[in-house]
Amino acid sequence: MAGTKTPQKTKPRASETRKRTRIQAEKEDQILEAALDVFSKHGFRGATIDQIAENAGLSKPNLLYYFRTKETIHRRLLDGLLENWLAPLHEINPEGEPLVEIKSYICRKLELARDYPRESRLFANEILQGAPRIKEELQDLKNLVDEKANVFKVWIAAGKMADCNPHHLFFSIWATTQHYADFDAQICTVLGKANCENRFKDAEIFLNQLFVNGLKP
Amino acid sequence: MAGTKTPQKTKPRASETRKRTRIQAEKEDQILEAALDVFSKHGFRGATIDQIAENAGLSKPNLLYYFRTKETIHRRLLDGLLENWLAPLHEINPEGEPLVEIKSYICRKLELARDYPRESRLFANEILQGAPRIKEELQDLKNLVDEKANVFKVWIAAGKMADCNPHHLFFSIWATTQHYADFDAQICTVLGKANCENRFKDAEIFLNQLFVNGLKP
DNA sequence: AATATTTTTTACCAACTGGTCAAAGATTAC
DNA sequence: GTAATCTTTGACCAGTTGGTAAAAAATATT
Repeated sequence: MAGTKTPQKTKPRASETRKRTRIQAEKEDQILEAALDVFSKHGFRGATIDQIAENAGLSKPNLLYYFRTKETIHRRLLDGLLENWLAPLHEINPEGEPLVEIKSYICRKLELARDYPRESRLFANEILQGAPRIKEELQDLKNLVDEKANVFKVWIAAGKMADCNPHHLFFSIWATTQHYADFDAQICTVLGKANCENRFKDAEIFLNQLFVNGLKP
Repeated sequence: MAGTKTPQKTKPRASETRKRTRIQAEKEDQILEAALDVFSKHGFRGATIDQIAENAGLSKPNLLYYFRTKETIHRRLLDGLLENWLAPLHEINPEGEPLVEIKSYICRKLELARDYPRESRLFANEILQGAPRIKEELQDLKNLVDEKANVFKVWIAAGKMADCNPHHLFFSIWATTQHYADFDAQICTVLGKANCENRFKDAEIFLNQLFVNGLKP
């Protein structure tokens, strides 16, 4: 028991060894980047390892050296995802001015949709299919939302915003903002080339107007 | 050239023969019903013919007797879909009272989300993947939306509703209403069992409030 | 009842899928 | 430099996939 090494000869897969080498870190990032592309486009079942491998510039066995299964890759993406996706929710400040807080929340969600559309689509794909792989994470989300819904209720009771259903308010904000990532193909076609370029700026203006006016006490 | 029959001996597939028999009509409906289930859950690439066939209570070759390829089934579903999906848009009446018209439009869209969630998800899946199979249909949608956006502009000019970007107003209505079909798994988890049952009624109340107040002149 | 047509089944195929294995090649530690 | 480790590759596999062909079974037509 004197030695610190635990060689674990059975399956020396990359992710299981003691120290992550430089190459491991690089290749894993490459793979996750490529996988995000493919999974967000085709969903879990529609995506193939070959596709991901080619996209990452690796051979399939080489990719499988870093991630043992397709699920492993998908899991890792989902895990990394939900953290960032929920961050704006945490930032809602109970001490702040209600309509200002809501406005900032919308802006932050819209920025995420603009800057991380693939992540949004990956999530959308997962929920569309009934959220089979993120049931637990959704429970965490529920707890956080319940908490923040109570903040809204306090604001409403204080007459600082219109009386409304806080949960459905959240749904509306999520729907309207993520829509710009998930339904981008539709939005760009309907807007046409010229208006499409300003879509996020225009969306921000419109949504701020809608929610601020709609929620005034 | 006297005879009226064109026997077409090459490939007497069901859908190509002169008269649709009772069995053909029945089986095709069964298949489309099953396919809607599977495609809406897994997307085009994630769905398998075997799955659809089993769901429809047919053997795979038997299914392929009615629809030659997976694409054919998918196409038929999409074609039937967009008609119904766009109907509420047609019903917006330029002579009507703006806020009442918008309110009715929201209600109709919400009813579709409630009564035809699979259709909504099938559509969402298609758009998420970049709308590769419905590019043309989206063009038709664009034309219709442009037309109805002009109605909004007239209403705005007449001071009958708040000055806002009509296209983004449509996006917000689509997003908020379809969200209740597409993200049902998330919504039910976040609401919890008790509140989940009333989700569509509560949604209607909330959305009406949000949009009517938000769009008042 | 005999014929023509439509429907269903059985057996099958080639391409693709997720994944394994052993050996070769490249790095790193000593 | 050499041994130990880490990385990459090519060949491979069993299961699944979309789809076909031919014949059997059921139905409709006369």
